[in-house]
Amino acid sequence: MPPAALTLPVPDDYVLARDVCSYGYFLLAPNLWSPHERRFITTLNTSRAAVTLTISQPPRHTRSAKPRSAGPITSARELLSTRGRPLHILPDRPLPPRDERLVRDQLTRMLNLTTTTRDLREFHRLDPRFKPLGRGRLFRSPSFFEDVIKTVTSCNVTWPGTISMNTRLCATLGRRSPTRRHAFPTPQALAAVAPARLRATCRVGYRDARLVDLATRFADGRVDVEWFENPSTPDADLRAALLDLPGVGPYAAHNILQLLGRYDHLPLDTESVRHARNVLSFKGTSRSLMKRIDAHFAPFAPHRFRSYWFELWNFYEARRGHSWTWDPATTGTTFTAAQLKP
DNA sequence: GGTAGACCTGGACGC
DNA sequence: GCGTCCAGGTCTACC
Repeated sequence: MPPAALTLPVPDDYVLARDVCSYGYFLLAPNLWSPHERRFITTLNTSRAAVTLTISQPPRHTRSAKPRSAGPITSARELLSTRGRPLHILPDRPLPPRDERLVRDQLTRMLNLTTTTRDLREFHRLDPRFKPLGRGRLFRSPSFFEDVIKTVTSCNVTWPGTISMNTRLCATLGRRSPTRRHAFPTPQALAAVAPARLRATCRVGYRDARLVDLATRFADGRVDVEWFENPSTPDADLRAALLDLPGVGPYAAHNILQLLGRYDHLPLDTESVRHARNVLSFKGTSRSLMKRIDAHFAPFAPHRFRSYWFELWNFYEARRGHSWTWDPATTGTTFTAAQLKP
């Protein structure tokens, strides 16, 4: 018997194409956005095995709920035509009730479905530039663990290197689903690898011991995930705890904060400096530009990261087209500073 | 508190 | 095909 499809309700403003293709992690394994099919494919860990999900958002008036091959979205009207429509989810194996709950919980985190329409309205009131397309939700990973590891694999490396590390981590250490796609490694799987083997197989370089150390802390409970995910934990406490993690410095800590839904800190890196020089026409040393760009986005508090990020995103899209049209194998590998020099 | 240098990998480039 | 250079954030030692 073929596996039963699931339906996942979403907030009234939710648009799958726009909101999946809102942060670079949608281009990293085990995620795959297909611009031609207009569907998102990912592989998640459940209680014992992996499951691959094909997710689409059929517009109203579609007789069949099956994802259709319609080519990339070409207009804002077309993009927004699926707004608020429930997601259609096709798993590659039957899901017992417990696994179905795990899948729903992970997708809710990943697609940021708990962000409220009220929260987005507040952001758009502060920064109306992103109201017409309704931008504001940011894609993230199905777990805090995966967000932390992905962030560490994005430090001190060019974007193709980050893509390569995540692809190899999944292929080497991730569980395999029936359709032969691999989930992201669990903390236990990553903690069990010798650093030298991790370096050799996943090409993570000097990050080897740090990644295993991180995974071990998650696996043995020293990292209290519920505390990190708890909205009542103060930002300052979260930041301090993140900086205590191996491989996490100021940039990574601020990036993980935004992935936790805390948008008042900017992860400043060389990309920020490029943006300050090329787009905002600021002048000065890298150090002074970082201070200046931090101050520049102060009026958007507590949504500073959203304003900063979607401004950067607009810059990429002005050169490569809208993110939901990017082919993961070509455009998706070339959208950071070094590749976008005039 | 600030800074210099090491840490790895992969891509670009010159020969 | 080989060697060299460079980009990228964190960590440690040192002042």
